[in-house]
Amino acid sequence: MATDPWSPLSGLPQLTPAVLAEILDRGQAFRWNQDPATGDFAGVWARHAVRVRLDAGGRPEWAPAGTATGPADLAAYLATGTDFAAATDALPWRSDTHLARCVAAFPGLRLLRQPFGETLLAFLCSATKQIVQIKQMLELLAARLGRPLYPGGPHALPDWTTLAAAPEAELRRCLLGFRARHIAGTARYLAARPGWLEETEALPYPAAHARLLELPGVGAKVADCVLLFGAGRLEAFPVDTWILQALTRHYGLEGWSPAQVAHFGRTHFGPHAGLAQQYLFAWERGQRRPLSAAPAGSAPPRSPRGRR
DNA sequence: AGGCAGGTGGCCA
DNA sequence: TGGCCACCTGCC
Repeated sequence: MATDPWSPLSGLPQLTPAVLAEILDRGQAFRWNQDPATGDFAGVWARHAVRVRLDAGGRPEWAPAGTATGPADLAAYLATGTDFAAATDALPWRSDTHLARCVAAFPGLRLLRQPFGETLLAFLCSATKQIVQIKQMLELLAARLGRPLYPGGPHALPDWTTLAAAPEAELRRCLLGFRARHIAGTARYLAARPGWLEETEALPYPAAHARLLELPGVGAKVADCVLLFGAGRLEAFPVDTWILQALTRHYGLEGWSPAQVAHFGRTHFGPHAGLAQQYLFAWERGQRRPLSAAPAGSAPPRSPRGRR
């Protein structure tokens, strides 16, 4: 018999299934899929493919899935070098009861450290789309334009050079809609500037953010997502509709613009504001999930008029 | 059966 | 700066 391919995933704390799902498959990354029967996750990034699961005690385990992926590769992706427990403790949860509630609800939540260029591609796809649809776009991009990780295996995402060479019509076949123009434009911009992405990734947060805004289809929100999920910049505070709603309801920011909310977030939550954002995001989405899970006949949840 | 969806860019006061 | 709208199209 083959030896057990599963190994302990050191560097991660014990997790609940819900928190593991939140980390891998709820909007930071879009290339993980959960096996409905076993609950195991299968994911792809760069030229890596792995499976991840929890043992009976909630301890994460992993197994390679046909690629030469080692523990160090996975550790880098999961940012095990960052102490998220300490970063969480440094958030102002002691004086912020809503944040404290969010932190308590998702113990062990963390940020991924995905490949920079792939994260940019993913969030260029994300404009006014739900997670399921973003995942479909990326699967199509990989299937049509990416190389297989091994013969018969899953495909990697296409790199930016490949995307620059692809006709926009080919991109439109990947369900991208108007995002195809943004991706094509960004691909051309990058093709004309070798090293631009790597330089941008290495820049301090404010400079990196400003540079990303040069790309077509990249505004403040997408730039912050790329830096938070693809560059480990915990200062980044993406403001999407969920965060806008969260801050409106729980922090009394009625009528604030996204830019104002972003400024509030960075100053109120501090240098790890992006981690706070992830807790708030997870909470806020959890509040609306009952829409499809609600028992038949029950009234849909009235939008809670949260008074701070 | 349609409205809506992890935004962005352009245009107008 | 602030508000408004077009942009694509497949899900719930």
